[in-house]
Amino acid sequence: MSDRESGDEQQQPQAQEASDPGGSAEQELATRTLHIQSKRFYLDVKQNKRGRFIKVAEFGAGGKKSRLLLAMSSAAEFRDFLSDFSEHYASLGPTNSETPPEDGRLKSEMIVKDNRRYYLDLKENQRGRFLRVSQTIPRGGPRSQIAIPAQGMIEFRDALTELLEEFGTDDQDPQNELPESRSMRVENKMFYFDVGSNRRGVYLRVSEVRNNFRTAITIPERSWGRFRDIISEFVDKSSARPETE
DNA sequence: TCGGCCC
Repeated sequence: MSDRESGDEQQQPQAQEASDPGGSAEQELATRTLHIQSKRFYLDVKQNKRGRFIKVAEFGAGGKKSRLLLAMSSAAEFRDFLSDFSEHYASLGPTNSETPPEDGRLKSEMIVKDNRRYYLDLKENQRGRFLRVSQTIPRGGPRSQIAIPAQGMIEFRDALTELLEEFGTDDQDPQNELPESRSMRVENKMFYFDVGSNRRGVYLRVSEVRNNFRTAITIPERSWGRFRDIISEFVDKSSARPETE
């Protein structure tokens, strides 16, 4: 499963490789800047060992920053949804009209990719309409989000389209895509298996959920084989042992 | 005009 580095000459220092098992050393391929009302958005195409992605950074008027990471394939879906949202937005009446939605949610979509979920919500508040894009990682992962003023959705889509045309809509290194989540019920417990990655590399998070109780362990990818071997030993011993009541 | 209201 783990890929040994073959002996190809790298101009990158070796030390960086060694201290960077997750492949977070990033190469910036392109960048776009958008000014939408009082906000600035930077769309950066980046690449690391795990593939290619777009980083969206939002700077609010007060210098407040938030960010969102999208694989190229997710960015392509996002781009397509932006067209739908713009169309829907254009069809709406004036703000705060006779039928304001209960929770300010006008239209919602979701993008799922590698155990990450992106929620797209066209919302409305006193300030006006905006597209909330939020990303969640299963079971307690970090959450990041941006808010795009509805008036800027087209501009945002066009910038995204340019980048996708130049750099492609596939994530590169498809073998690096993370496996889907799994779950299983054992008696009164649920076990969840979620694969994630961070700066330190790929890991498997095993969560046990029973009633209100939740515990989890995080297993680095490098040790999965050893876990399997140890569990196999127990399975062998268990099947060799006579049934106990 | 700035601003985005759930763990």
